[in-house]
Amino acid sequence: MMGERQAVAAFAALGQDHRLRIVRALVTAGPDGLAAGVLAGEIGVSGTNLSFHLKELSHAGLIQSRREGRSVIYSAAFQGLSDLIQFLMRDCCQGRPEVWTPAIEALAACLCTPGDTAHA
Amino acid sequence: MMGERQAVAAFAALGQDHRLRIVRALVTAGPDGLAAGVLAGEIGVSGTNLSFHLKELSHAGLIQSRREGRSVIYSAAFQGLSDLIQFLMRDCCQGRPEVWTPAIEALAACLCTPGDTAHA
DNA sequence: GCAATATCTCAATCATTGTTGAAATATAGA
DNA sequence: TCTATATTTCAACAATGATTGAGATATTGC
Repeated sequence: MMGERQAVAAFAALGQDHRLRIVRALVTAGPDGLAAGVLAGEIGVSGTNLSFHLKELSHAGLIQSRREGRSVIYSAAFQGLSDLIQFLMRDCCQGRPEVWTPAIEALAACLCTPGDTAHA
Repeated sequence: MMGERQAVAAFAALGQDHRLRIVRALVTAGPDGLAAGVLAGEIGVSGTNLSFHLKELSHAGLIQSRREGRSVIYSAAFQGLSDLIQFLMRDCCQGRPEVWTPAIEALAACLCTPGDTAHA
């Protein structure tokens, strides 16, 4: 169960343009992930800078990495993301349908249209 | 539907100890909200400093305020919080049960035990 | 109107974060 | 081993964020 300290770290990590884009790109890429170089091109940021942000996200438990040949492959830490969603919901859904009803609907929409890109 | 820019602002707002505690206190307080002075005492922060953080949260669309007598009452913007949850889920639940299954379970736990304090 | 309470704005300061280029590390192939 | 490729670490600087105290604004009751 995610605590307040971890949640702050995770939110802070996501509260930056480049880092949010990195996470979204990695989530979209799935478990296969993306090499750091590819990611740098996609996000439009220098290798040095990307490395800095990747470390931040890694410390926050939102991404993970593995080496493959001379590339380092980064991928989303789905468990970490899931924990964060749960943390938000734990606080916000306490008997307040106006909060969790739309969340459920969004979830249902995702589940019912698996082929659609949800953020086109 | 929340965009990337708004999401970054919301995450950045939550990625700070005092602000996360403010939001949690306001969510727990419900629609009635809390006066700024009460909140300052609860969080343990000076009035000036609290005011700064409240403005940040307000700009991010996570809280709202109304005047009542000589107090300003702050309350959680449940719609904004809901939008943020949806943003996270939209990105993360794309055909990945390992992400959204625990989220649903957390939600179910909240719904089944309405009297329990979810973060005791 | 005056004094008391509650909150906010402003300017200054200090700490943290983001960015960059140069040098270091790790891997693969000739 | 030497070279090329991929990524990270380091030191510096610029930009942003957090905190504080003093003064300004708004509201209530006398």
